[in-house]
Amino acid sequence: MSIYKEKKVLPISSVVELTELSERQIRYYEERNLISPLRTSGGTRKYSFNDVEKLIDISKKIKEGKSTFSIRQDEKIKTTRTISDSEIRRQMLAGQLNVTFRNHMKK
Amino acid sequence: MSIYKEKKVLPISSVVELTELSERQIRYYEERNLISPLRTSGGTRKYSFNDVEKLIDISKKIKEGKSTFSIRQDEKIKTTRTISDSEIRRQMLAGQLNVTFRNHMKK
DNA sequence: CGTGTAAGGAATTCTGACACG
DNA sequence: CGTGTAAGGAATTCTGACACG
Repeated sequence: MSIYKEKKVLPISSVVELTELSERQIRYYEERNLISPLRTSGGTRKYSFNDVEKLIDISKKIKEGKSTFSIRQDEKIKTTRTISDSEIRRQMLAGQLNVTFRNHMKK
Repeated sequence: MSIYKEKKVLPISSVVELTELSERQIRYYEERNLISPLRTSGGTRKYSFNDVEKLIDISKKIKEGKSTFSIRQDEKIKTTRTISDSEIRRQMLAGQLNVTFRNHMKK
């Protein structure tokens, strides 16, 4: 069933049909790192149904006035939120949270 | 979920990848009425995941030595079997089973 | 920033035919 | 019958750019 959802097999024309977005919009959202279609050896893009769902979601947010940048940020937060406490500790030790901490300390 | 399975959105290249059949084979099975992809205004074929499953099934039967004709017949029987008694009665009244009956009567 | 469009080229797909068996 | 292949053309997709705002 959902083995299909992740398969990168749809040409951009089918995605246009399914999302009601233009090719330009679809390629632009990719440029802004909101989706990542697969490329064939010839350079043709192939999308998954999951990409289609993401695009429909992106489309709604854009209509609500959100920027592609903020949409991208929201994505990152969702991903970040799922990391465990131990992972957070590891990242702190790795110095990746230092900047944030320093800014907080500076009052 | 399974709304995707019926959507005719896959280009033949993706079907080749998913079924491991050649374009020639896929088009030939269509010629033998085993599958019916959709055609875009430009003439390009678009398949569904359901078509892909059918093709994998067809492929297995061919390997078992079955002919495209017999595979087509099996399909028809499956379809016929699912009609209800009332539908059979309706078809009899409509004269669609007359030929079959006449042949039986002729002993 | 987000999207439309014209431009030219490259990749993809299509059909009809010949071949083999 | 089922499948491979070379051939030529048509449809599809791609990139980079200019435009508007």
